[in-house]
Amino acid sequence: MVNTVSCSHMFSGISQENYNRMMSCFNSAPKKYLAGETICFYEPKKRTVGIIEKGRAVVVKTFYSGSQTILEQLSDGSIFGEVFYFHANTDGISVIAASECTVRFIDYEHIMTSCHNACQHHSQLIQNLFSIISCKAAELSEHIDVLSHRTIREKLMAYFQIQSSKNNSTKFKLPFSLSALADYISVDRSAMMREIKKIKEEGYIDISQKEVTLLKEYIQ
Amino acid sequence: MVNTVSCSHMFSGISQENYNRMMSCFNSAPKKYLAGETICFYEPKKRTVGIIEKGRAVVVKTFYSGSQTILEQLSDGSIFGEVFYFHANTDGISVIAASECTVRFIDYEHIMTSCHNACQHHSQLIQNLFSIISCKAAELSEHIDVLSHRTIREKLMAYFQIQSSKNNSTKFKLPFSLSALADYISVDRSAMMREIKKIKEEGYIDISQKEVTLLKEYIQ
DNA sequence: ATAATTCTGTTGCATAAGCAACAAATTATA
DNA sequence: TATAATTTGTTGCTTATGCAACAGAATTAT
Repeated sequence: MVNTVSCSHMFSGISQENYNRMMSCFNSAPKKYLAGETICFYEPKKRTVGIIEKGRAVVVKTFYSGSQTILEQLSDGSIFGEVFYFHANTDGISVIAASECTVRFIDYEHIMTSCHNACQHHSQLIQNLFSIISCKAAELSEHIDVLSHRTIREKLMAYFQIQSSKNNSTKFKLPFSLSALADYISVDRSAMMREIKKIKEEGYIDISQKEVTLLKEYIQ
Repeated sequence: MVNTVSCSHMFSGISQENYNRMMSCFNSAPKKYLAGETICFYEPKKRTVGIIEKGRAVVVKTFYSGSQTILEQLSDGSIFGEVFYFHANTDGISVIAASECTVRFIDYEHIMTSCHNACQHHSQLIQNLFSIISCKAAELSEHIDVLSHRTIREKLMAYFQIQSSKNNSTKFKLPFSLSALADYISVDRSAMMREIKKIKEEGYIDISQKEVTLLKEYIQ
């Protein structure tokens, strides 16, 4: 399951000048990684916040079997770290560069504890962090809303309705493939396809490729 | 579904003396409510943090049909508010006193924006708030872990395993009724009962009333 | 351009799980 | 203590859904 984190930016409301000033205050130098390189492994008690200044990376879970799942996709301005991963178990979680990357690491405690050098925008940073975490929590909550429906049809319609209201339109584009959607709503893909076909035939939705249109009200 | 929030306390690490000082800084006077009284309604843009200083209360969702669900149970030291409820839709959400209650309200922005009166423990408060939100997010994440299994059996075993590891024991007590459990894992209660019976017969668990014991390893 | 991989669409089959309906046990309330 | 309300435990019936297995379309990699 891929979480596309659109949430607010860690440094929104903070100028480039102040950003640089903060980074020196946080004592954080940029590090470079080549595509494919491991940026870090998640560890139980570590509380380092990472920032992708430039490039793309992925947070992946590697299972004992060797198979991998992408937990999150990161790009310019994305943040990552144990603090944003709400599981006790960090086994097999790592961050891998998908392209050449410039990354900063900041000590979480340093962000939280108010700064002796009195960075003026510290409070702004904390507020941003808060809204990022709240946004992640909202995504989890949304996911639960979908998963807590009993049938495939109800899960699908719940998901579609959320997407629709997010786009302020009955027409929207799925943010990922149908296979990934089946994964997200935790059902068998073939069974989901069968159900989509039915919902389509019954005139509730129209769907071709990734373009979905809600046609009539669905009351669960 | 009831979320029992055990998370850390809003004012842990802050003395009674400093607590009082902060409250006067926050300009927050205690308010009293009788059992059954409505403490507040959740509103979309409101960002007020409530603290139950004494007593018990519940966060409830009232549906158009008139039926209600308890979203959260609050007791001494619990906090509540729109900030901790990660849905866009706040319709029909209210906080009701379950017993006589003393409640404080604090402006969220005042907590987040660093204090001009320079309360020394402001940073501690922010850290506590962070850990509360993270804890809530972890609970959501845990819920998803359970819900994303396909079968009732898998959901049950996932749930039991989480409880077991939380208690550091193969023996633990369910925090709510079996009906509520069916609700939590989002399956039909009778079907869940049938499955519990089977799992029991096959020797995976032992369960009587709310006491559960994991007997042998279950590999999904 | 070609090969390889992933995604989409479909079907038969077996069964897990939803629904309804009931009685007994337990817990809450008057 | 009596009564109400909720929870637990059970069953028959039906069907939705998981699983396996396949072929063609669409991407992505070489």
